[in-house]
Amino acid sequence: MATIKDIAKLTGVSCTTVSNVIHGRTGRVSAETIEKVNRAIKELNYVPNMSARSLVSNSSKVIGMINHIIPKNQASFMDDPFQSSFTGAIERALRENGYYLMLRTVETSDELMAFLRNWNVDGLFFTGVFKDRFFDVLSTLNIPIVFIDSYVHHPNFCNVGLEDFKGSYTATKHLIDHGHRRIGFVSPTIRDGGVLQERFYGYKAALTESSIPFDKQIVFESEMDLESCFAVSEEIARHPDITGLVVTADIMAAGIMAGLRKLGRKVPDDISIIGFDDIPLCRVLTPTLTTIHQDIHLKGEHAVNLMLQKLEGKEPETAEVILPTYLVERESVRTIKPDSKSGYGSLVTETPPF
Amino acid sequence: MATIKDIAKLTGVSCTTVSNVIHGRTGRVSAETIEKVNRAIKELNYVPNMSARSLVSNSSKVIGMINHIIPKNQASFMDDPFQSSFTGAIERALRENGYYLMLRTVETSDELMAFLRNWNVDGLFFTGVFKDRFFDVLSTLNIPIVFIDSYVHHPNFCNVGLEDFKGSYTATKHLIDHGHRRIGFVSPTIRDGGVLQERFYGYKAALTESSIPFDKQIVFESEMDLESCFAVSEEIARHPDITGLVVTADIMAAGIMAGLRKLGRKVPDDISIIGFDDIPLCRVLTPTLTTIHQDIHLKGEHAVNLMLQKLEGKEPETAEVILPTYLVERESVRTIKPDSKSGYGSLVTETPPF
DNA sequence: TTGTAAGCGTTATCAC
DNA sequence: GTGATAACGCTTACAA
Repeated sequence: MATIKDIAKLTGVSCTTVSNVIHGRTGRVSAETIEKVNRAIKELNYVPNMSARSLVSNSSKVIGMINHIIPKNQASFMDDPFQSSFTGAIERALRENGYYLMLRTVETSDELMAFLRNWNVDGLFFTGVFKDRFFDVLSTLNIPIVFIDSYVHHPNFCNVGLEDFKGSYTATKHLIDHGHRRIGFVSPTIRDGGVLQERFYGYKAALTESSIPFDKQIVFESEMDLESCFAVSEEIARHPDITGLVVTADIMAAGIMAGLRKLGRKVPDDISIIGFDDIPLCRVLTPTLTTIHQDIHLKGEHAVNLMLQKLEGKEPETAEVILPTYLVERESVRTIKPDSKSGYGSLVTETPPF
Repeated sequence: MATIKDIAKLTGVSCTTVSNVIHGRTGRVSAETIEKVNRAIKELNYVPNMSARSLVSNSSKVIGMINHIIPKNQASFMDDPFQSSFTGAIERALRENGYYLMLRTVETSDELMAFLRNWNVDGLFFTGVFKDRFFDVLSTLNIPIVFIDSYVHHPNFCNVGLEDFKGSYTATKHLIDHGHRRIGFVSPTIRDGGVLQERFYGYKAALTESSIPFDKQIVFESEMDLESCFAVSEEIARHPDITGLVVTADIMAAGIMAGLRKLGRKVPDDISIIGFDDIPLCRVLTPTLTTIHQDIHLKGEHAVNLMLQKLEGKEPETAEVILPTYLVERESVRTIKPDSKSGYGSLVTETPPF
């Protein structure tokens, strides 16, 4: 493990000079010395000790990717294809810019604070924050924090998110335009000030616009894992009047499609489904899943860009990036003929045989 | 940011004593002092600076999770549901034991070495290593290294893997037992000494056992992303005599099923498919995917166990854990009636209409 | 253009 | 029982 001292010794210069060369503070060093030092660095295979740097500089080049959602059913947060794909994109972009990525789950804000100070963490990515226990501590921190899909606002924070409202509105409108009137909404727990709430509002707005009464009975909350999706499918099947479903994640939509199929309900013949995200999965399902597209790699890019700008002390001109969403039409939505009034709950008087 | 010094000052003892209390070296400290120090720690909200610790102790509590596979098509390694789910499991287990997880992609062994020395990395998880450029450097390191799914052996390494040969053998045998004779094999690039080679051998062994000639023409290599799977589907469709497919990853199997469907070939009517992994995806496909099950959470647990043992200096009794695989029968394999000789290429003289 | 030296927070050695 | 003190590798005033 070669150190700066070793290089200094080998080249016959001082540590200061070596350090200066390493940091390109080359104005005050002779060309010859630079050359010598660089050769020695190569020769001795020198790499900086980040701990030492971190200690003296109070910063570490470590960026934390924080997860604070502990899924049930012993699943891991990384089982969410969205989260994981995003993490991969972040890792790559950070690495290309000289940063390191630590993955960390925290359950309390104390844990979070401890983590930050343990490592002098330089910046933080945080997914799915709402006005909850984390908000207060986060807003006191003076390191760059980039939220993904958050609807809390604070001068210290950046955010990259989506047109959630519009996406969900579009999805719902799509069903309505295809003749659906009785449309359910399926989502993980909807929290105040979160993405899902926004999507929920989009759903409601579309209903309202078409004078379709909102019915709390057909809003279903569920975890994202398969078993939970199967369970919620049974609930849904108990509402045979539902002809369309707006689901806030493709992965759940897939689970529900499978669940409904097991219960003998066909998509899209008996029930139409729209997902959200447009992950590759959509295209391998039968029927393929109509969904709201978002560009996850772009999201990652923007997130890292914001982060890097803040790390370099530049204040990004926009603290918030809202990425567009659009509908991708595939096979999971069918048109209900206008004359078929099956969408109107009041006209369906008999309960189907399940 | 309270430091040990602050605590020392507040309590009126020396740094040494504080450090001793923190580390439970409590034999040589009075009960009263311990009490005082602990109170101060709470009060000042002290958390250790890991960089400082790392600097003086040459170890860091940082475990690296190394990825060295750079997928094409701008996908990220984390897009592999297997990799990501595994990463999540590792993070959790490490955290519960006081370690930190850094995610890192490296392209060369130099990059790997630099990373290790940058952070005094204490241990390494490495997926998919074969006798390649990394082997040599890794074997010179004296930190715990746990491989996942590797077939290279070395006294310094631990490994947790699967019955790959048996799994693949079982899959192939399953098809044969259901009357298939013309069975293709689909996999990402098969490398010497890798998991996929092992699975490939299992496939061949099953063929041989049933006196089915091996045919290189129907071994297909492809990347795991959807577009690549679609592409390989077209290749497969050019071999209409193939009635069964052994695929080394569910995620690919899903892509191929979708690809074949687009080409008008039905699973399992026209072609039967068996996957590998048994990820949740299998159960949302239509037809649901028959596959070889492996327990990914168990894999993660074993991997962390081996790691922790080595970190604590214990030599684990077994340096290798081989997890069982078994077949999960679902809907993607059909029985070919014995009298139907369609499996014999020689008897299929006409090329179907595509 | 280059060097000296202090200090970052922690641990470890050794003395009291 | 407790406390100086040096050392880990690096950066940065400040000198020369």
